[in-house]
Amino acid sequence: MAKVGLKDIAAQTGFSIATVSHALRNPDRVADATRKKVLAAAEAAGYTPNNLAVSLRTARSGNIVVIIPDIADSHNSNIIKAIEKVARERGYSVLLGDSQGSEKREREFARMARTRQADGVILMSHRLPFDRKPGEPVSKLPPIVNGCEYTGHDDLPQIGIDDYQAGLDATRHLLDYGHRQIAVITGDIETHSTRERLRGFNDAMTAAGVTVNDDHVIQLGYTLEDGIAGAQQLMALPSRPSAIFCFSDEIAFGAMYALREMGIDVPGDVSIIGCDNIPLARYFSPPLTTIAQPTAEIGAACATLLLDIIDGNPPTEPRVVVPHELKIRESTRRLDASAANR
Amino acid sequence: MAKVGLKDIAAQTGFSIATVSHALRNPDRVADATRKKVLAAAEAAGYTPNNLAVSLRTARSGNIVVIIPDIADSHNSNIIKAIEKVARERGYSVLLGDSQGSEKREREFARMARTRQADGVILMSHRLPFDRKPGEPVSKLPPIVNGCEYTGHDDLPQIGIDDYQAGLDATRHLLDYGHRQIAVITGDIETHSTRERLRGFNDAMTAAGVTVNDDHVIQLGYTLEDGIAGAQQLMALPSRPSAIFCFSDEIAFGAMYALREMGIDVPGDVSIIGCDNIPLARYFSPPLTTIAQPTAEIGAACATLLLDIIDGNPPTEPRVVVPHELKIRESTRRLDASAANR
DNA sequence: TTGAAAGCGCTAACAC
DNA sequence: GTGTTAGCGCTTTCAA
Repeated sequence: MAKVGLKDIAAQTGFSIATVSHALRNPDRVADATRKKVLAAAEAAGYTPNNLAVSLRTARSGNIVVIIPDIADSHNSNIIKAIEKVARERGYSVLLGDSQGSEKREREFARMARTRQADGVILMSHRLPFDRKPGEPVSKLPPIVNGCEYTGHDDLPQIGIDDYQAGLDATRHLLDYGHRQIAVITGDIETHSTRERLRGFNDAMTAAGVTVNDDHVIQLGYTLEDGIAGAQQLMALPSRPSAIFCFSDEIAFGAMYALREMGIDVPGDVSIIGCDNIPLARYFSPPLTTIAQPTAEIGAACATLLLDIIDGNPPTEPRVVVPHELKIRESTRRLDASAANR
Repeated sequence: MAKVGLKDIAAQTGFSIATVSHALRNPDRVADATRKKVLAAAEAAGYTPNNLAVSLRTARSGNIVVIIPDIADSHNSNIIKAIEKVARERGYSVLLGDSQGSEKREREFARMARTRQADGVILMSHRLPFDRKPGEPVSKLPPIVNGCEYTGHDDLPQIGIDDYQAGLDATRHLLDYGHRQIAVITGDIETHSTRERLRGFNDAMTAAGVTVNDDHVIQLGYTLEDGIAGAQQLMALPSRPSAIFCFSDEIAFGAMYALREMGIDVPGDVSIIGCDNIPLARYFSPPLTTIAQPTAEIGAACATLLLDIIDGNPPTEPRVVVPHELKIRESTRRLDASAANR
C-alpha cells in the first residue's frame, strides 16, 4: 500500500498537480490527450484520492451518522437498511451509532456532525443530542432529521407514523373483537411515540365506554424481556385482561412466550397485538396481529430529507407522516358473546 | 454553528495556535495558567476540533468499517453491537457497511480503508474485497480482520467457531436422539462456514453408519424464506426426514413455520436444530435447539484484533477459535425405539 | 489548456 | 513554556 497521491501521478505524467486534479474531477477542463494520459497513469499506479483531504478542502465528509437506540431490534435494522440504500445512491456512507439508549453516547455520536466527520445526523431517539439555545433557528443546528420519535422541537424535520392513530386503531381492533379487559405494555414512557400510543389507547377505551383498569397499564421498555415481565405482572392480577396491546413486536413476543410458559393460550385465553410488524411477526407461532410500520419508507424518507437539507434544500413541511396498517393475524381472537363481559 | 477553530480561540486568548493546540492535547506541555485560560475560552466558544483536519494530519481517521452481509440478521447485529462497544472504548467509531451480499458493495466499502476514511476493516464475508497480488504480504494490505467466515487467505486474522465441529455436534445430537433420516438446509454453499458444517454433517453421518440421502441436502441461503422453501421441498419428498439440521436460526424459524402450516408438528413429527442461537431462539415456539455462537466474544475479538493491528501489534496467531455450544431445547425430540428405523 | 499558489484546520518538530 | 514554521493531500481561484 504505497500511498500514491496526486503528486506522484503528476510527477509520472509530467503535468502539474492542478492539472491532474482537473483531469480526474473536471474532465472537460483539460485536453483530451492529457486526460487520457492522466487517467491511464492513475489507473496503473492504483491511485485513490485521500478522502480526508478532499473533505477537509470541500468541507463535506460524505458521511451521515444514524443514532439508533438498539441496532439489534429488527425494526430498527430494517430502517437502517433503507437509510443505507438511499445514502449510498447519493454518494454518502452511513456511520452507525448504536447508543443503547444512553444519552451520553447519543451526544458523542452527534458530535461527529460538529467535528465535520459527518455532514448530518438521523436521530431515532426522543431527545436532541446537543444543546439548543432558546430561539436558536434550525438552520444554525447541524443538519438533522428525527425518525420515528419526536424531540419536542416542532421545527425539526420528523418522519414517522401517526402514533396516536396507531394506538387508536390497535385498541379498536381489540374492542371490535369484543374485548373489554384490555391491558397495555408500553414502551419507554419517556418517548413521545409511547405517550401518543397510550393516549390513543385511552381515548379509544373511553370512546367505547370502557374504563381502563390502572393495573392494566404496564410501563416498561420495548424489549422482549419487558414483554415477559409485563405479561407475568398482568397474569398475577386478580382481574386478568383478555387482551394485551404491546407497544412493540418484541414485547409481544416476550408476552406470548411468558403466557405459553404459564400455560395460557394465545389467542384462546388472551389476545395479543403488537406494533411494528417486524419480519418475524408473521412467522411467529401464532402469527402476530400487529400495527405495521413501513420501515423501508421511513428509512428512505429520513435519508432523503437529511440529504436534501445537507444539499441546501430544507423541506417546506417538516413533518412527514407515513401510513401504518393493522395486520390482523392469529394472535387476536374474537370473544364469544358468552365470554364477553359487556 | 459559527465554526470556531483553533485560530479563533488563539486570537481570543492571545496565545499562538500551537500553544492552544498543546493546551488541548498535551496539557503537560503548557503552563497551568495557560491551559486554564485556553480551556475556558474553548469551552465558552464551544470549540470542537475539526477531526478531518486532525485525521489528515495524523493519518488516522478513528473509524473502522465493518462489512456485513445483512445487518437485519440478529446474529450479525449482535456481533456489530460488540464491535461497536470495543471500538468505542478504544476511541474508534464504526462505519457500517451492509453489503447485502453484493461483492461490488463489499469492495466499495473496503475502498474506505484505502481512501483513509477508515483505518481498517472487519470483514464478515467470505471473499476479500480487494485484489491481492500473489505473494503480497498481509502487512501490505489495509488492516483487516475476517469474522465468522474464511476468505481462503490463511494469513489473514480470522475469528470464528469451529464450523466443522459445530456440524459434527449438531448432527450427533440428532443421531443421539435416534434420528436416521436427517436432512440439512445449508446456508450459502459458497461460504467456507457452510461447507465446513456440511462436512461435519457428512462425517457424523458416515461415522454413525448412516448414508445421507442426496435429496436431503438442500442448498439455499441463510434466510427465513430459504427455510420455508427448504422445508417445503423436503416434505414433498417420498422419503421425509424425521429431523432437519438448519444452518442458521433464521432458516430454522422458516422451516418451523412452513412445517406448522403443513400441519406437521415440531418436534412431534420432525425435529429441528438451528445454528447461531439468536436471542429469539429460546423464546420461539417451540424453543429452538441450536448451536450457540458467542456473538459478544466474536465481535469483541474482531475489534480488538483489528485495533491491535492498526496500533502496530499484529497477532502472532492469526486464527482465533471461539467456543460454540449445543443448546438443547424443545424443537428436537428423542425418537421412540419403535419409531426409530435402525 | 495548463500551472502557481493559496489555503482547508490542525499537529509536531524545532527554535526561541 | 511558547511561538514559528512546515506541511498532511487536495481543490480552486487566478494568471499565464
